[in-house]
Amino acid sequence: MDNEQQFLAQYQKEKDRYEKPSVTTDIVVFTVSQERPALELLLIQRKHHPYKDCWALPGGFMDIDESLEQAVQRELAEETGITNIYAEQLYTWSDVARDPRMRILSASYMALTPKDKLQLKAGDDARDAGWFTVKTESLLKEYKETKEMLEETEEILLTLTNTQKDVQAKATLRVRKQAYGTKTSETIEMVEDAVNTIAFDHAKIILYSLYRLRNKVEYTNIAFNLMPEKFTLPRLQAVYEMILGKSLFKAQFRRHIADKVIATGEEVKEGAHRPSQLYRYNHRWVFGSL
Amino acid sequence: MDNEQQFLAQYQKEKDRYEKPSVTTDIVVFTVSQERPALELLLIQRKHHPYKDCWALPGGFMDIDESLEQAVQRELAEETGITNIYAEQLYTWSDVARDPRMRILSASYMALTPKDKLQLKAGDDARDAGWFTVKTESLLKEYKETKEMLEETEEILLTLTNTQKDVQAKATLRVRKQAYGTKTSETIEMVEDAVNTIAFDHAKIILYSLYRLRNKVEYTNIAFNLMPEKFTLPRLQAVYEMILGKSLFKAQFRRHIADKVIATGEEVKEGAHRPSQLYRYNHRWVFGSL
DNA sequence: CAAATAGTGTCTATTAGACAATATATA
DNA sequence: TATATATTGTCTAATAGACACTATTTG
Repeated sequence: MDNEQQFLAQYQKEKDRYEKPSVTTDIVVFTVSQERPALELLLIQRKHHPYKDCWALPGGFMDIDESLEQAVQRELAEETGITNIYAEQLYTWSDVARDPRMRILSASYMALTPKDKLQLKAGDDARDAGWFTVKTESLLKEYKETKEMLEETEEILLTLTNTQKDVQAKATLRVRKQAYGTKTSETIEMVEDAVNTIAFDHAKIILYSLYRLRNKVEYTNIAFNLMPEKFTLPRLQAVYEMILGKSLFKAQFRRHIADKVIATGEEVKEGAHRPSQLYRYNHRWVFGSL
Repeated sequence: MDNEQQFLAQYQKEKDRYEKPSVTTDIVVFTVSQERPALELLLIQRKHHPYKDCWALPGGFMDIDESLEQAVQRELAEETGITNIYAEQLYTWSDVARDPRMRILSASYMALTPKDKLQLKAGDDARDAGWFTVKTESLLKEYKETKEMLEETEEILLTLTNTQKDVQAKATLRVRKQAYGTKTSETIEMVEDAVNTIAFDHAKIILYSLYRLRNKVEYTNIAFNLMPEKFTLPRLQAVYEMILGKSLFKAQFRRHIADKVIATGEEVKEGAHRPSQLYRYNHRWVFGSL
């Protein structure tokens, strides 16, 4: 069989020989409510089994004639009404038993958007949707060491809260950092005997995306995707602090982002104190030297 | 339908309603030949259409009852004879037309190993296999700027060489960094009219993994996965320089990695000059403060 | 001893951390 | 004017960059 055409024709007949997995996207959409700065993410309430009534990440099955990126943009447009949202691929989860229905791979994405741009289309898909504030809490931390192995285990309680609807979704996770010789690995697993009210392995995906966000905020412009067109520096700093989970020094923070923003000249008066200037993102910053 | 058991039973009958993609792993296995330090990667010569006789990344279809990580370890054991190799997920490629046969998603992984540990099992799968040195060359660089958009395009020639077999595999790629407002993206595409002798979109995956390797080498211990059990600091520095593509200052390099290595007390005499000490990786370094 | 590479010391420039001082709004 | 937050200035410590110096081997 030396002719490519022939080969492909033959292949076509056999292509379903092996059982294939289904593929979905699961999207962690972060935004920041600007009134009282808080990191929030979008959850959808499930109307069907499995995990009926639990809260889950938005997303859905990839169509056979679209890429994962197209699937993500399609889903986001359906759920949030935003087109052309910032999204990056996180990880493809492939545990054999991650979905009780059948073999499903999940390509997870993180999407960031300013809150003012979006309108939740709740009930569009006969499902409830809402923004949940994110809180992580370290429950315990253990170390184990042998001659050629080192292990750090941390148990983390992830709590997602929507005050309007008065719901909380929770999950306990175990983050394990291992080092066998030079081989290091970092795994996140669900603590199965805990009361998990987040559907599937979505809590795992959410925690993973939080780590990614924290990490990238320090050396990329990623945080600006959470800001409105114009913003004040104290606001921007608050967003950084929220994501990093620690407070930063004013002077140093401003030095750091000085060349990433441009003053608009406008001011906002927000109380009995000096008004603060409005800035916008300096899109020329990206390539540094340009 | 309020009973979960019933629901799942029903689901089982319908689960093949939608057409599913096939899923493969494609693995970029890097190693360093220690004689004349050079970064090498493993390629397999294809015996069948499509891309017959072209060189391709090792990998294969994921079984329905294994995870992607298990598939990767299985493939690596088959191809290189190594078990328990360091591997990390890179990206899941999902272009609709990336494989002419049918819809195939590729979950790509990067694996690192010292060269002394492995034995190539060439011909195991009736295929030829070999280690290729990696070279990238910038062909041209362009900038474009409008009021709210900024774009940098670089054309890169990727050349993979195996001197023993006297073969070269080449591909031309276009790396595009875009910034629309706050939204930045970095995409790699194949230059289709160039003479590409690397199968499928594998050149893209290889370039992507090179970027990842370069990036992580600076702030993780990843490079030690390429080193043998014991190594000298000049050798280690050579590996860093090779990956980063630039020379480093001795004194500073040694300060940098001082707490990541442990002197063994042994020495190697390699010529008419002062012998250099052998070090091993300090596995306690990982968590910093421990 | 000359040549070659291993390994250390040190001066300078840059950046991070910490805190203080100044500026400008409202009640 | 008191209060509150915005914004800038500056001193000190730590780190990076650059280069020179010392050490130890073989021919």
